[in-house]
Amino acid sequence: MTLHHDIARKLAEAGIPLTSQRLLIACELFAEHCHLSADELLLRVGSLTPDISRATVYNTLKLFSQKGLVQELVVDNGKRVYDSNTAPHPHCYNADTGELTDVHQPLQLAGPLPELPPGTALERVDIIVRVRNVA
Amino acid sequence: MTLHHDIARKLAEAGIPLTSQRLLIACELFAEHCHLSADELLLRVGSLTPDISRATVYNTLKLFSQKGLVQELVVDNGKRVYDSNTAPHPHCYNADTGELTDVHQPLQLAGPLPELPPGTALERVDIIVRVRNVA
DNA sequence: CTTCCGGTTTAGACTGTGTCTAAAAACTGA
DNA sequence: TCAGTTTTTAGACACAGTCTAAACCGGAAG
Repeated sequence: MTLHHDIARKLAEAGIPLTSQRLLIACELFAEHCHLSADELLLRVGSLTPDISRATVYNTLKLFSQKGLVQELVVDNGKRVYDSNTAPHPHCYNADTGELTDVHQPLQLAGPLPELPPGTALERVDIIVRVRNVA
Repeated sequence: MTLHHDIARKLAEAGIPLTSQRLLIACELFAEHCHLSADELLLRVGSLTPDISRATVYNTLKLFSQKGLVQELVVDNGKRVYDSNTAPHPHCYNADTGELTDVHQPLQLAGPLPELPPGTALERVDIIVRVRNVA
């Protein structure tokens, strides 16, 4: 039961047909619990094989996030990063370094959610703790 | 006591020397409580006079947010928008339309904040309620 | 009044991130 | 094998934002 088999099963469960490119991308993405941008991922995958194009990386990441395999999030620098931890959890963003980390301690909201605009349904609630380096 | 005087005083209190461009930009920004991106603002100001360049709009918005006159925030589409309401308050983001609105009902966090990474200080906590259009 | 000088504005080139398109390649089922 | 569909690809494109070097402006000094 290698990591590859594990990931292949994950993709199959999400209804995503397996291709070699998707396998490689997923492998990088799930290997460590971290937040990767499309270009960082392209760099990593590209250093393994020269055979994966930029468009494929972007397409695949979008597909994965649509299927709920990863969580897409955007912070201050305007870059999209993909989090392989799909459980709802808050993030910590360092506005000086741009570093984004998970907050493992659960942060709950006190009280009920506000009434949503008519015609809309809740997707999720993002909580981002913004910090700065102290001088 | 016109709106212009009001805004001029606001800038002065923040230690920002007054210029005609800054006055116009601030005027648009504070006129209605809304969330404007740099390009939208450029469009609005540009329709009044042809005399304000893109670089100035970007510079001015950055200056204003550094001085605490507006709050800069980034959501899913990767665009920066500027909120003239600087009090901490949650936002509602429609992932289908890209629309960003204020949530006036205060949402508090239950429990204490997590311990921050060493060497950092809290700036603020962003809460974004993500919704989608129902089918 | 003229000159100087710092801060401000400007046009336009540039960068980085993400999207689109049309064609090639790789599957799939008959 | 063949046709039809899905996937991948390279490269052009779009957009938001930054950078740079020059022009501009207003006040202080001479």
